[in-house]
Amino acid sequence: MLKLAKLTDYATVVMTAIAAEPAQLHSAQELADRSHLPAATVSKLLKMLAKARLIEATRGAQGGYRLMRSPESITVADVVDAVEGPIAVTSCSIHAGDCSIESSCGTRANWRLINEAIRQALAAVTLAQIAAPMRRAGTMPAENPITFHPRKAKRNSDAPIPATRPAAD
Amino acid sequence: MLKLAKLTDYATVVMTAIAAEPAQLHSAQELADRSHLPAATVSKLLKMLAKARLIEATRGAQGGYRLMRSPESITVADVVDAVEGPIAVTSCSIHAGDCSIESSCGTRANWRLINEAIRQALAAVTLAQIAAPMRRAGTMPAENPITFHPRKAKRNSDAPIPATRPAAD
DNA sequence: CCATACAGGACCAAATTGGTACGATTTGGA
DNA sequence: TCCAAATCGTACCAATTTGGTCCTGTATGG
Ligand code: FES
Ligand code: FES
Repeated sequence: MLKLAKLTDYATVVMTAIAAEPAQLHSAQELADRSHLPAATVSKLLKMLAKARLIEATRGAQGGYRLMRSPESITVADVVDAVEGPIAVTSCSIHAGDCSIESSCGTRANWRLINEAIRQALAAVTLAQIAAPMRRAGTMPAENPITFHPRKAKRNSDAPIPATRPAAD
Repeated sequence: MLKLAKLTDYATVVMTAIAAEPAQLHSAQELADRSHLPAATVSKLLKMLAKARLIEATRGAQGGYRLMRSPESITVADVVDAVEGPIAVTSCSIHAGDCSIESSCGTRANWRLINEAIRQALAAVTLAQIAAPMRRAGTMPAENPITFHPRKAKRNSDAPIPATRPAAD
């Protein structure tokens, strides 16, 4: 479904919760409570995020987690990357040899481009944008922060195919 | 992994094979041969693509599949949509109620934007681009057809993290 | 010295996906 | 007319991935 894992979604929520108060420590328990997620799962997420150096852990009593960067400098691409690993829409977009049909396949390069485009889309949204404001923005973004401008090349919708024209549905 | 299904990858390959000769019919067997994929799998793919009205099936002897649109007007977004269903990076980006934590979650709107951006990224590549040319493009495109320009809302990248107001619960 | 809280696994259960198989249906041609 | 070619559709199984839990260790502060 071209969907990223549910855990990633949760991770974003947890990060947002931390970002709400970047200056202080948050225990896994507290974050679980605020996110309404199972504590064990949150703990797992925190570990992943910590390993990716997005947040910093303080052990011992009164310990907890804290952001290592400002909410403005952490993007969802970072979170996705931390939880899901490298972004790769297809197996063969990164390393060759994953696919058994590379012979007749000329899509690798294109997948790579798409891959990069998606990453940029994710990198365009910061924690700060998610966390606090949500100001004005109704629900339907007529003017969203993410814009995309593909090359305005090919644009004929119904050309060639001069063969027989079957009665479409 | 933010990856789309392997089948989608295959579907693209198959579509490319058809697009190589849009004017004539291709049997599932022939396409399987050209794609070096198991015939059963290709058949399944073809059915999906046919149901999505991307290709058209002709039954009976000498039957086969044929594109319904020109290769220029079919994008990988169409293919993804046909094989994987609607593009949704998160479950709750489309319909509410999928997530149990919507209370403390302010990410829905943002996911939606990201979702849309990704779709546009996929829609920016057509079958025609994948299929034939691949001209010029070395391997690392310094000037790729897919470009992305997020809003330059970035304020400061590394603020000192002042103690913000607690939102409490 | 003990309670707290993270680190890092191992581990299992459930869901999804990849892939296959079989029968039904339609069409063209012998 | 009857058979062969080819798709349609669905049902099914197997493999992989994912979601989630638990346990043991380590560090810190009171
Ligand atoms: S190399 Fe894997 S599908 Fe093209
Ligand atoms: S509503 Fe599902 S994570 Fe936000």
